[in-house]
Amino acid sequence: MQNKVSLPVIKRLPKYYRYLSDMHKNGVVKVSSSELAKIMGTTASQVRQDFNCFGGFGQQGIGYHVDVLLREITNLLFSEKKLDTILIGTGRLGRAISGYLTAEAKGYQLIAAFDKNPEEIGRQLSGVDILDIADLESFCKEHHPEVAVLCIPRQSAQELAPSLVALGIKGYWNFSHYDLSVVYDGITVENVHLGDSLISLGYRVRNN
Amino acid sequence: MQNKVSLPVIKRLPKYYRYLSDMHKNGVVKVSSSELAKIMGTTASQVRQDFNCFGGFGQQGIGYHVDVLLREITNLLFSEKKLDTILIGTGRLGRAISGYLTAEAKGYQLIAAFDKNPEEIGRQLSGVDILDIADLESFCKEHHPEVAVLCIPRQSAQELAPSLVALGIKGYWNFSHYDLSVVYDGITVENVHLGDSLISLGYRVRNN
DNA sequence: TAGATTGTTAATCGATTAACAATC
DNA sequence: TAGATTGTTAATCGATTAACAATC
Repeated sequence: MQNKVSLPVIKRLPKYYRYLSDMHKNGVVKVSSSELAKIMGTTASQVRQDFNCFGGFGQQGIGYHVDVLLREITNLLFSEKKLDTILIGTGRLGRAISGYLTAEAKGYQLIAAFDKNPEEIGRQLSGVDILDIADLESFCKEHHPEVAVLCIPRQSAQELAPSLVALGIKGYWNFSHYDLSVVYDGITVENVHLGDSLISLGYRVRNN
Repeated sequence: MQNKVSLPVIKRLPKYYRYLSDMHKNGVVKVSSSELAKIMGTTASQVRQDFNCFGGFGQQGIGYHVDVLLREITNLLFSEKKLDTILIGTGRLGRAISGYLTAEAKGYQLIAAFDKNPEEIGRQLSGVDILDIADLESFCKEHHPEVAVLCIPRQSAQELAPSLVALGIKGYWNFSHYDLSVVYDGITVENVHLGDSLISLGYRVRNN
């Protein structure tokens, strides 16, 4: 029936994937929408709607086969081909994130890091070279990275964004406070605004 | 007129705060809802609705005074009193996040870190002691932290959650993949699921 | 006064939830 | 067959956007 997979659904998919992986590991064979809903903190209706977005493969009266569902979601979320990725900014956050990316993230291949600080350039980070940001253009023209991880201040991100977009980078894991998606079309931006997240937490802790 | 400040509004407040701070620094005196909307990537309607949630202080025909607006939002988001905060998990991510929290985050005071690894216990991190997680209860009963930063695996978070909640910790900056808000009421959880974020980015890069 | 822009109500849109026939 | 649970349509809900009178 293939409804459109809306953004809220996409955001829930990794969570389904995680819980279904667990069940699969623990030998659970079937699961109902209401069981999943309870673990996920949502409703059975939503679970069924979500799964119907990418094709119904439950069995009426029975539920869903964990392995079928897991296979479908895995196919949807992951691909054989890893996304070539560059890291921009090798400060404290950049270093931590590069470690996370290489150690824990499926589907991404870090191929280079960039910084403007001469002390950083030439060193290694998570198994790749730290290059001069001035060489970004020549590097991209040769290696065509698909994703950039931005661990730089807002000002730098704003300055760099036009080149990055022009060089054909389509996906951005954005830790800077400059939101590219406001300005550029046709790119995919996943924002992780740690500062905003903390501010909003503080507000809610104080006012709840 | 004080409408309810809904979650989407709260999530936008830090962004308003950031842009208004900038304008204030640059000597901009007044701003209209449509100017702000353009920078924020939203509509003038939404900007006006948002500001009316916490009391209208624009001037019809004129716009908003940057300093008035900034002062109001600052009052709303920040407080004299910092939130006493503990960090749980001093692995790579925990170390990076503790640095971020102490160096860049207003409004939070890190008062201790916890780990279960004997090699970590007794060392220092971002100016605080790393304590044995076994001492969590006695520490909390003495110091009453308000916020916990969870940089531990899902399993550990799930095991620890009942104690944390019972010890009265109200706010959670949650980097683990265990979502406390599904299970516990009356707490505030700000989830930062880096893994999910990457998976969803990958999906969208491939399918856009 | 005329132009601009707010505050606020009404309309629209999209996502979530409820309901129920189909069917295992 | 009876009970359970899906797939799917309809109803609800909440957030966003549009519209416009009020007013600077």
